[in-house]
Amino acid sequence: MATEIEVTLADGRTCGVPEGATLAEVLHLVKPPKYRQVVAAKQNGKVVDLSAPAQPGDHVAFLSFDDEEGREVFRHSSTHIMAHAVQDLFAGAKITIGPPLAEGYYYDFDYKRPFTEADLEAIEQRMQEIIAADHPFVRQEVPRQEAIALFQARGETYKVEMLEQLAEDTVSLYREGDFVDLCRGPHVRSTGQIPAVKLLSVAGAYWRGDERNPMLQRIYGTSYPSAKQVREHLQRLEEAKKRDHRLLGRQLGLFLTDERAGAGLIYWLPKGATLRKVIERFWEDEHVRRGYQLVIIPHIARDVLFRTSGHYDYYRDNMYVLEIDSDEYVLKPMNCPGHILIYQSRRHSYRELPIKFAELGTVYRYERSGALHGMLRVRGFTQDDAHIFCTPEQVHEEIDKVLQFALEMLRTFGYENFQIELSVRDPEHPEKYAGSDAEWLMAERALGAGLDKLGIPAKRQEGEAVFYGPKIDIKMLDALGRGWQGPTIQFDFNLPKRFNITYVGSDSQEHHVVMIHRTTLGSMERFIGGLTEHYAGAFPTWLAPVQAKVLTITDRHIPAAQRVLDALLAAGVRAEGDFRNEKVSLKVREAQIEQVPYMFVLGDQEMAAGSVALRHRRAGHLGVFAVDAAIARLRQVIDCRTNSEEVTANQSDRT
RNA sequence: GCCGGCGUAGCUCAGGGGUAGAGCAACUGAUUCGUAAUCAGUAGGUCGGGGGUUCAAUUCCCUUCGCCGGCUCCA
Repeated sequence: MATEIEVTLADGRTCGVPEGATLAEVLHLVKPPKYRQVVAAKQNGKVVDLSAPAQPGDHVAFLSFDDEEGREVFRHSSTHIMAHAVQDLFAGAKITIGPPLAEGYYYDFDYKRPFTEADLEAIEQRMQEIIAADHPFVRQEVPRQEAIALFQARGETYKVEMLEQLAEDTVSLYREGDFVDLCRGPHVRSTGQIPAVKLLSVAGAYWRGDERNPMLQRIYGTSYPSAKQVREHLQRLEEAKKRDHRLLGRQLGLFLTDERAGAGLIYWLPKGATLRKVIERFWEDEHVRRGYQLVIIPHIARDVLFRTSGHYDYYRDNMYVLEIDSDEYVLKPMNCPGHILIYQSRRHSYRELPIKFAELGTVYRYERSGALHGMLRVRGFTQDDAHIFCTPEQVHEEIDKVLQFALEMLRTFGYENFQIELSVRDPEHPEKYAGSDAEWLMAERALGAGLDKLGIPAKRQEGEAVFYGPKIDIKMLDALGRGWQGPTIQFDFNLPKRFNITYVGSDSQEHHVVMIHRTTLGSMERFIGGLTEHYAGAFPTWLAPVQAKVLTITDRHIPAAQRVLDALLAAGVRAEGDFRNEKVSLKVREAQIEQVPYMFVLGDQEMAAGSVALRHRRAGHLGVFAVDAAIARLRQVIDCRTNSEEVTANQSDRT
């Protein structure tokens, strides 16, 4: 009998196993629930193969698809199976890299021709065969030189390139069947552990993401422990497609683009413009309330302005340059230089600071044609921009206010979950940055302290700051859990010096201001595009382009319905009448499809009683109300800017 | 910009070397109806633009514009 060693399991139990036993053997000894689905293990905090040997005193946790780390292993193994299938079917296809993603995986191949949809089906078929063969994944550690020789012999030039750049002397290979890949691992036990795979799309991708490198073929796929979960995944994709703002934008009449106008330029249709105006008015009111001053600047400026700012040198490729009277002008790609001119229209005392200029400022930036995407990535867009000019002493308070303001704005629009990133400078290379050590220290501290007060965890990203100052980016997570770039708060140590933006301090001396750029929504285009998807087109009542529709049962109800419509309009409700000679069911259906929150239905009974039958797009029939009561109820729902679909009349104002 | 796909009626889509079809929408008429589609009829397209091959191009080729999926980048 071999000596026993003891390992501790995730639930705190200890377990004696024979010396030299693998974690797979430990697993079989312990047989936790669903042990067949265990794909890997966490050994003293490190994710490893189940074939790894147990060591005395180990802390062992078993991982399955339900654990994030287990899922990564699962998807990573899936990508090997895909690469295996591709090489079986397409001789000469070279393997490169194939990582797991949040919802699936991809693998990049170099092949003489692009893969087609039909190829994907064949590859998927072949994957099923590899899965059915249930090849074990075998880890092998070899000297780097030996691995180079192996991949050279197989013609895998990308793998050789990767190996030549690795520092390690020993590297790990994973084999399953006759497929071998350079890989850190770990992997599932055998190909049979991945029962359900689905390939989704092919796309070009540069080797190492660099456009000077060869274009590879990237195949995207996903995989799950069951076919049912794959089906659900595909259903989620369908669901997301229905929410696509480009689709909803057309269906709901929000915006259009037209090739006669040019790519990436948004035309706001009446309904979209209404939605945008409601948001803009709210935005302006909230800014004025908080001491911002609204300003307006022209859309073009002489090149000098953008040469002074430095944009002309650093940002030239993204700027539209015009010639007017043999002078060069640029279409503004940023609002800041304009706001600086306004600040500099007179001298400012420290007593006046902070000065905060806000503007829904439209900017134009050249974006490569392939980057354009609906309203989310365009060439002309309106930033909800503001610039804060303040003293170093005021920085903390201003940052706190801005952060709080930004989150209040987002919560108003129904975003409750955020990812916050704090980008600070790379401490190794202080020379890359504008601004002094003291300035950076002050700014990074203010941003960090502001975040701490909010109690929302932020991801600190060393070296991710732009050269002119540290910043906070807030990503909001929508109803489907997708992230949208929202507010950004950026310090700028560059422009105050370039423009010599100063204030007169209590010492009568001129000092450079501290300048903070910030947006709360990002841009109107991107924000409303994202918002459309977030609400799936069913905007809350305060935002809905049409808040109520008055529906008649027959023509004889038109005069009464017209009076109700007039009353709604007089109460400031965005209402429309549908007095056509059609069945109510048709009118209801169309109003539902248009996502109109409230329907006021009038028939004989209502006409006689001076009432309306109230219907809500989700809650359905709400009952019969006196006209005034129904309007008052609607008014209250609008005024409280609620995100919930139907509220009781006494719900209090949340803002 | 690059790789791949796509562009046919307002929308969704079918078709295909011999100059085009469906559903919905629109329009006209009938119907006057109680909460997600009443019935019938009519009209609608230089098949994204330009060039080429061909007796003949919407179909094949080239080019250009736009859109989609990615790479890259960002509000």
